[in-house]
Amino acid sequence: MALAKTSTKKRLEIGAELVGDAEIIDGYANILFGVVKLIKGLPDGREQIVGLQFAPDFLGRPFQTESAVSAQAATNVVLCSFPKRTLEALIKQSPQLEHSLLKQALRELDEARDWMLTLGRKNALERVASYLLLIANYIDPALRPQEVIAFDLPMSRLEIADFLGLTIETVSRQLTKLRVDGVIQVRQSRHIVVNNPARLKTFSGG
Amino acid sequence: MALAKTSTKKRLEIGAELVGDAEIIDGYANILFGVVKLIKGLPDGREQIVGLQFAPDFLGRPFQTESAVSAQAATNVVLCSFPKRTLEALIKQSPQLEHSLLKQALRELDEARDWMLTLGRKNALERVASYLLLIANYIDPALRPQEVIAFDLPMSRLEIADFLGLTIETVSRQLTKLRVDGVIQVRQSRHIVVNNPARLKTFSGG
DNA sequence: CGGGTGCTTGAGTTTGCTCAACGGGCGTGG
DNA sequence: CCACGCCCGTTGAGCAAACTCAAGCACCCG
Repeated sequence: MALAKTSTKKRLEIGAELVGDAEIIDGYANILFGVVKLIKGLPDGREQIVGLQFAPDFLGRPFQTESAVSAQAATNVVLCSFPKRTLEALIKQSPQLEHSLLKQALRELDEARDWMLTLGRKNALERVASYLLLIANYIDPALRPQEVIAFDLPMSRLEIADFLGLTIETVSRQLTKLRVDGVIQVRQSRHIVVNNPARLKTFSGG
Repeated sequence: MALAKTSTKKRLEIGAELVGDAEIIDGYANILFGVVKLIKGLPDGREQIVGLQFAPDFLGRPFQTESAVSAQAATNVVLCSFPKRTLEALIKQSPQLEHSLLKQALRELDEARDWMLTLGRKNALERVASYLLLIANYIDPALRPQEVIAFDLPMSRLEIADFLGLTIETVSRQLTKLRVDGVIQVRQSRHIVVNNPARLKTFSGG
């Protein structure tokens, strides 16, 4: 990539905050490995995860920050960051880059709106099923309806709850229900086997 | 505006669907007057409003549609639409335009994420209070905390419920509660007087 | 005046939350 | 090596918030 010269590779431990790091928040970064969560909170401590960024997503907010979301590494993360100045200079000389930023922003907007439907209108079981499908789909974008798929959840129960607008207890109960119904298997609480993606989808409410 | 030559002014009756209209969905439009709602639905009929666009917002999805959201006029609407071809041609010769599209997409993304927090973590009363503040803020962006403000809601109770992820009965009950508490006055069900925006804000959860 | 639509209110039910106890995995220290 | 504590997740019991269903009211229009 043309940015190679000015970019720096960074490793973030799980749980690391990405705000505070001026170079990252002012500039832009490319996630090479791992999962970053975007969080919004209320004054009384309630929190909602408003976005998940997987490799190889871009990360950051060009032009005017103040986005009021904070970012945190959900897993160990490796990213390739470059300063704000570099990015803006590159945009000036290459409309192509701005175009790809626009495409990513529109994709994130679609994802956010999909999730608004989940948060506003789905019940707890449907939300958990939707979440599992989201992760399964990230692990294998070409997933077939009848194909068994296994993966490790990149998030704790608390993080899942904060993503789904539920409590940890409710998340746990719905996972148990899916397990008892034979739709999934749960091992070591992080490792999930989806026996039947098509059936899981029927639980997700569409 | 430079687009004046190829643009056409359109009037939409309240309730009119904007999908189906190829010229609008493929292209882009400028809302001159009124409110447009963006809707997502589940197969069983549940619906969630995932965005509200007020004048003078842009409307539409450049490059690759298939956004799976449908748009509908919440009030009578006047918009100025231009065909996809025109827009794309203009973008080619003016990076400035793409830049403003990016800015609008980022703004909509922020709004969507704000609302995810509301949908995922606020209770019914907080949601209704947040909605009233949202509308009040649209009516008067320079609203002061102690200033009384009156306005007509641009949406029915059903639409408000679909926006807040609630039922119409719950919306009605929370409005009653705010009225009984003296925070607002309700006249003819559409006309709202906010006696004390600062106090309303304390009900909105932040 | 009758019917329709949209809103409000009430009663009962359901869903998910709260609070609390318990259990397994893992790291630390004896 | 085992004992202990800690963290995370699970499970249970009771409760509270929002939903469902149903009735009633105001307004509009024919």
